[in-house]
Amino acid sequence: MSFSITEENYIKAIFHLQQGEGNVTTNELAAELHTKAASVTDMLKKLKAKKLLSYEKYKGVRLSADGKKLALGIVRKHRLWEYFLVDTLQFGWDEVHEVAEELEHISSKKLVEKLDAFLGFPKFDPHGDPIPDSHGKMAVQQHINLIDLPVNKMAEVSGVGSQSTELLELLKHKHIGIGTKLEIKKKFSFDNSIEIKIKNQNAFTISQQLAQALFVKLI
Amino acid sequence: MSFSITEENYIKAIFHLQQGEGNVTTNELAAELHTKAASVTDMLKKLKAKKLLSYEKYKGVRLSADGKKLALGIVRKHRLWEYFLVDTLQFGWDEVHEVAEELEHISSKKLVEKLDAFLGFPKFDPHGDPIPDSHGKMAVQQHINLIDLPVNKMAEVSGVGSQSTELLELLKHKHIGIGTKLEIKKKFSFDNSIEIKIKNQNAFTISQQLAQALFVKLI
DNA sequence: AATTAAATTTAGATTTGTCTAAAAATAATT
DNA sequence: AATTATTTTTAGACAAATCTAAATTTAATT
Repeated sequence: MSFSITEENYIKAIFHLQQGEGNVTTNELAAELHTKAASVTDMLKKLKAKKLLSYEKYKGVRLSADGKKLALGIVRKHRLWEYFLVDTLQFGWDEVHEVAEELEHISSKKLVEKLDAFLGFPKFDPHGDPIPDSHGKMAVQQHINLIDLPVNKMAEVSGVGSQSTELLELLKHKHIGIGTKLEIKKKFSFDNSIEIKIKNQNAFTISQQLAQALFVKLI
Repeated sequence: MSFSITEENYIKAIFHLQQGEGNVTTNELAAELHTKAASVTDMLKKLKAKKLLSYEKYKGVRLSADGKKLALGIVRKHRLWEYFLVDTLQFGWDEVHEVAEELEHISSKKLVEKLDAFLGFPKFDPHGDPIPDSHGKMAVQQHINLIDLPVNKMAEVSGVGSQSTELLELLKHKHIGIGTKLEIKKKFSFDNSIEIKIKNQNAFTISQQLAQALFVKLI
């Protein structure tokens, strides 16, 4: 079965809103989609008929297994395209969202898989959100590479990529250790170096190699 | 002003059909777009109101300057995406058309320009059709680089890129000269070498450097 | 528990792009 | 030139997605 862009946008919105426990309400959806509650009701009936969600009058909505699968496919495309725009086409990470909103509706299955392979099967998009794989599985976010940390998000060093004395010597000199709280202020695409800021210290730059050797978790 | 996917498809279809002299007829358009003549009439009125074409009842249609500009923009996107799919994502040149039909409607101007730059401002798509530049200008096809010649299209050597003795020595040894008729049987993306076939000879491979030094015209 | 407030649904209208069937205009043929 | 055939347009209807305004249900408050 195939779905319209509008239907896909509803499914995606419900997916993002239902991360908590309870059902997603009509008004929440109307706000998220910049439309009116009456329009939402109409569409929910339609999507229920297509078995993408469970919905009872006045009781809100939740995605079915099929609906979740569809949503994960759209999210996968959205985040892969964002990665492509930033990594391959040198867009700023803050200007890709709207373009990806269009690209996520391109239907070719083969395109998605080829794009994923071309990009090297990235696990996180430029904002640090996990990219679902072709089976819909997402990496758990708690242990991400410092190089994948989005700009201006506070994180805590949670691991190092090797135990080499050379690495540890460098970390000691920079006063970086497990538990150090930092954020990235800027990424330089020329050499993939990044400027980081540790609380109560001046910002300073570290190399791509060092950033790749550090794991952090968002706090 | 912005246009729907349907409107863009009409404009593109008219553009392709009006290459000759006369006006494009309602029935021609209906056939091209797999729709009915009545639907075409409705849309032509709408597009005329938007000043994209000139249309008089029963007399067919032609694009206005604005319409041509829009059409060239769509064709530009279509062919750039085809180039991307083949060159970057390793699609076969025969399986990209439908995907490009979707991608050509992505609206971001910045995306098109960045994509063009990333691809190295290609002049021809994988089928050998010229790609309009950002001003809508297309290269004249009669003198294309051998490396841009599509697979399995007969062409005739029409020029060489340099007059160096080294090049001419090589050409003499391979029995290639101005007027030689050949076609490409295969392109190898690993080193951009190509396998060519000259009438009454066995196929053989030539290097990227040699292919880039040869110009051909389609016959 | 009754009443007010908020959220949700229904009913009916609108826009976009399409269709069928009938009418009108143009082209082809005798 | 008159008739037939073809092409094109009009008229009216339909599906998708939306809206406003009114009705209904649920939640909150006195």
